[in-house]
Amino acid sequence: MQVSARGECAVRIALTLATDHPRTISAGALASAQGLPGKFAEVILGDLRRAHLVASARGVEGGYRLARGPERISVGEVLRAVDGPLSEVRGRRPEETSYEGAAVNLPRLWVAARAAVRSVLDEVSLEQAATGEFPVRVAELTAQEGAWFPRLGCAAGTRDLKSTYPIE
Amino acid sequence: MQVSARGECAVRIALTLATDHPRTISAGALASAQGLPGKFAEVILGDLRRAHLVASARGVEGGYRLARGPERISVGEVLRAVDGPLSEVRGRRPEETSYEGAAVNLPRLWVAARAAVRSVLDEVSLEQAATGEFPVRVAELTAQEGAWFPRLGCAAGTRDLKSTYPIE
DNA sequence: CTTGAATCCTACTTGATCGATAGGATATGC
DNA sequence: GCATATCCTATCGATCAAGTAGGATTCAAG
Repeated sequence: MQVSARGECAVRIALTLATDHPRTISAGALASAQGLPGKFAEVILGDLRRAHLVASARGVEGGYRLARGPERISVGEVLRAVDGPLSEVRGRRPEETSYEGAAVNLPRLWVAARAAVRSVLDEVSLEQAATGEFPVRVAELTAQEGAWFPRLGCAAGTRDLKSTYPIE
Repeated sequence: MQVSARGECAVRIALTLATDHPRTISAGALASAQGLPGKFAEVILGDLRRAHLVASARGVEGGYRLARGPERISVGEVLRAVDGPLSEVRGRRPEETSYEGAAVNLPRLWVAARAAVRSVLDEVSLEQAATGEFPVRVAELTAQEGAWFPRLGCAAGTRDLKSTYPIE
């Protein structure tokens, strides 16, 4: 699950809109509230508008507000609006993959992984994310022991080791 | 959860090695077994070797085999070896993020999403992925109604709509 | 009816990354 | 020493991400 800078900014902006809902707020005010470049925020708000997640008004006193109540928009929707599908395998949807031989069962695994991601991002509303009152299933995930630590064994930095590991 | 071409090929190769474990197989044979470019497979096998997931032998009768039994290597490990961390937010680990204002609770959400991905990819071994006998929790995810369908509402293709949606 | 504040649109730049490919150096068994 | 492998370095084109720039358009207030 890779979240781009655009995705991260989109969620931060959406959360800011959620806490002040249904007030109309300008792109500049949203950007400075979260410490983002103003023009970048403008581009992202354009994506959110085209996805029908925010509504906009031009001119003085103009700005943006959520198109629905913050309890009726999920974080997953916001991410999809700016980054496209939550899960892709080689640029294709999980269910569109197909393999032969030893990998015939892989599509089921890709679909399961996507379902797992959805079970978090599509089940948490902007309101819940703003208040921190997550659904029980989600809260349980963050309470696990190892959830807050990177999983080692082959961390990214070790990939350029010069050592080799021949058989026996 | 984005799986690159490298990640997909790495898993397919690992599954091929898993089904013939512990036989030693050449890069060329692995590539043709899964219909992959031979040189590409070589690069990927180099990554898997440096991550200690496969062992190699040079010369005639040389090739690759899994460094551990296929029941003791997870799909997640294979993906990390070639693509780096399973989950990142703007290039950082979920637990390394930090926000102010309306987004203070976001790190918990990122961590939960990562935990969800791990609960699938780190819980399925190469052996399970090869046989299709997934753990119960994972199998339940693939059995859900909507798991095999894309989630609409803001599909990728609709992002370039020219229409605007002003307030009121 | 002008002015200023805001959205909105198009284009651009810069750098990184991805998906390969090429050629050759090195090791191994027969 | 020869065939077959791994292994290393370098390269390539295409794509994309992140952010910038400038201006056209819209609207309310004075």
